[in-house]
Amino acid sequence: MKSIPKISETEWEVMRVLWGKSPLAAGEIIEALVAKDQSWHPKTAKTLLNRLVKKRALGYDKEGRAYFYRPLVREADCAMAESESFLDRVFGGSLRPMLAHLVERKKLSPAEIRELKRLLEGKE
Amino acid sequence: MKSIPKISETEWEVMRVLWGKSPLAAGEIIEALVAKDQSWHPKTAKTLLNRLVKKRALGYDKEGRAYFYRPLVREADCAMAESESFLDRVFGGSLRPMLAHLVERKKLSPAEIRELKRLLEGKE
DNA sequence: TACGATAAATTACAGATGTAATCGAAAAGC
DNA sequence: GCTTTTCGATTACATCTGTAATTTATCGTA
Repeated sequence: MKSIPKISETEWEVMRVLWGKSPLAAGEIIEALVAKDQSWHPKTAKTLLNRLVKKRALGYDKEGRAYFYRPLVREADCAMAESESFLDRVFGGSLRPMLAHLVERKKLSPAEIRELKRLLEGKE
Repeated sequence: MKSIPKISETEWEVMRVLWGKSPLAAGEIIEALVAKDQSWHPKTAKTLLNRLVKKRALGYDKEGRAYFYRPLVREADCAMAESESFLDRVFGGSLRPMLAHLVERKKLSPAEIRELKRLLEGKE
């Protein structure tokens, strides 16, 4: 059973790049990050890559000079872990109050509501 | 527009006590925390109370020796803020993938599913 | 082969967090 | 009134995070 390392807010952005496509060299990852958000600094990105490797959320294959990173954990598993932690913390572990809350407070578009309904169709 | 302070994981447990009932004296809060989880240390709880006051998430009325704490922010507002941050980080800001994910991965009970459906009824 | 460009490793540093211990003042008991 | 107990205030300290800069090893080039 591989345990899911705790991934911080900014680390998630890095992971998302690699989940989208991997393996990638550090330079390519940084490019992708900067593309999404101008304010990313290469050095910062490198630090995060190192930390994620240390946490064993990423692995890499080195080819001479360059490292090619790839995820060691699946996005779905991380999402699951985060969801659990979030639900416990904020809504006492239960999905219903959260949905109720979001439906009330966020203005969901009619399209979104139909979408959610469709998701639940067929289930049960 | 009062901004919502960022409340950490353990701080949430403290806040939840006060949201449940307030004002309460430090001692009563600590009692409640220990009741839920034996491993709470009084000193730790006190530290968190201070930090929450500093963050302006809690206020207090002092009556002689004792302080009576009460929330300065509403649970619903904090829940909202956390939800936003969580959705952005993990599911790219959108509710649908999260629901999809939870419906797939967590086995929602039929009762829960009906409940969710009912929630969406009438909306739209 | 020495030199400059690169990429990775190491170091930096402040603020947040988890987890308390210690100090100080006030209240309560002797 | 002096002492002990209590409660709040201050201090401690390691780890995690965000955000980089500096140092070192390496590769291609002159």
